[in-house]
Amino acid sequence: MARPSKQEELVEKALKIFYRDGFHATGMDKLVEETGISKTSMYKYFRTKEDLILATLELRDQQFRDMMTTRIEALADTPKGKLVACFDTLQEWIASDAFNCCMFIKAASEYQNPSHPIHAIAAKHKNTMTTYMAGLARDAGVGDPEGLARQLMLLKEGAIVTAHIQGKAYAAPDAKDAARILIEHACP
Amino acid sequence: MARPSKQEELVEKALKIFYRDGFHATGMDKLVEETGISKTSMYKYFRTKEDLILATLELRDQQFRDMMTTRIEALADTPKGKLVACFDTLQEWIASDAFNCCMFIKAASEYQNPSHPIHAIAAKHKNTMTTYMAGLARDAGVGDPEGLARQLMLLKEGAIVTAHIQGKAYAAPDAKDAARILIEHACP
DNA sequence: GACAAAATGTACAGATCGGTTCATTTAATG
DNA sequence: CATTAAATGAACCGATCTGTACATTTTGTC
Repeated sequence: MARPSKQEELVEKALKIFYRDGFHATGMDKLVEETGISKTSMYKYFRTKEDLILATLELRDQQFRDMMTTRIEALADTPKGKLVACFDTLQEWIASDAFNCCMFIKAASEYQNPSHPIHAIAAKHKNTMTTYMAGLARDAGVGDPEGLARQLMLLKEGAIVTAHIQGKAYAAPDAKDAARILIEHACP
Repeated sequence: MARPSKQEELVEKALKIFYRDGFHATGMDKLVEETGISKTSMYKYFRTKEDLILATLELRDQQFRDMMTTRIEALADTPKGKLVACFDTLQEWIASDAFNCCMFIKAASEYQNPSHPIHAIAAKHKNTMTTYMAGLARDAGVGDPEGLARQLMLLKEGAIVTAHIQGKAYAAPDAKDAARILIEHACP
C-alpha cells in the first residue's frame, strides 16, 4: 500500500549519496552502483543529472522543515520557547550521525551562480526557514521579528558550518547561548 | 626586484580561478588556458592537483588574515572596538566585488572528510581565526574570551554563507548588530 | 655567441564524465 | 496464459578528467 514508486526510491537514495559525497564528486555510474537502479530508468524519470539533483533538494527541503517543525512543536508550547527550541533541535541534528553539514550550503558552494537553479533552490530553502522563524518571533511579540529571525538564522548557519569544519563540540551549544541572549534582548 | 616566481604566479592565478569556479569544476586544462602557464610547468611545481589546491589555500589563509588584521587595526584602537571592527571589516569584504563566499567553507563542502588534507586546512584556518578573536576578547577583559570568540565566529560564518546564498543586503549589518549585543553582554 | 636552465606545445594514456541506444528480462494486468 | 508496461544490462558516444612523455623554444648567464 503506497509503497514508494521507483522514482521516489531513486530520489531518496540519490539524496543520501549526494549529501554524503557531494554533487560533482558523484557520477551517474556511482548512483547506478549504489542505488541498484539502472541508468536507463534514471534517465527515464529525469532528463539530466541536474534535474535529479533538483528533485533531491526539493525532497530535502521538505524533510528538513518537517523535522524542524515537528521537534520544535514537541519541545515547546510558548512562542518564545519555540525560538529557543529551534536551537535544541539544531543541537540534536548536529549531534546525530545523520549530520553532514547543510545540503543547501554545500549545493550553493558547488553551484555558485545565484541564477543557477540549484543555487536558487538553496536560496528558496533559506528564505523559507527565515520566514518560519520570523513567524515565531512575531508570535512572541518581538518588535522587529524579521530582524531577530535573520540574526538567529546567522547563528544557525554559523553553527552548521562550524560543526562541519571544526567539529561538533561547541557549535550548537554556543549558538543556543548566543540565541538566548539575542532573544532576551529583543523580547518585550 | 622580487618579481613573483612562476610558481608564485601560478598559485595566485589558480587561487582566483578555484575561488571563482570551485575545485571539482576546475580542470587542469582550464587552468592552463586561463593562467597561460603550461601544464608541464604546473606538474613540475606540484605533483598533483590536490597539492596545487593546498598551496592556494595556504596563500588564501595568509591573504585573508592579513586583510582582516590590517583593516581592524586601522578601524579601531581599543580592544572592544576591534571586536566590533571585525564586523565592519566583514561588511566591507562582503560588499566588495571580490566577495564570493568563504573559500574554506567551499573547500570543506567539496572535501567533506575531516581527515582529508583540504578539509584539514580549512579547519586550521577557522581555528586560527577563532584564536585571533579570542585574543581580542581577552584584551577587552571579557570573562570567557574563548566563548565570546566562538559566538562571534558563528555570526561571521553565518553572515558569509547567508550573503552568498540569499544575497548581501542584510547579512553583514545583521551580524554586526548581533555582535554588538553579544559583546556588550560579555563585557564587564 | 655558447651553454644551461626554464618553460613551452602537443600528443597521448587510461579513466571517468553525462547521456544514448537497444535488445532482453521482469513485473503487473487482463 | 497472453499482452503490455516497466525495468534491466551492456555496450557505446564524444567529451573531459588527471597526469605523463618528449621534442622544441625561450630565457638568463657567462
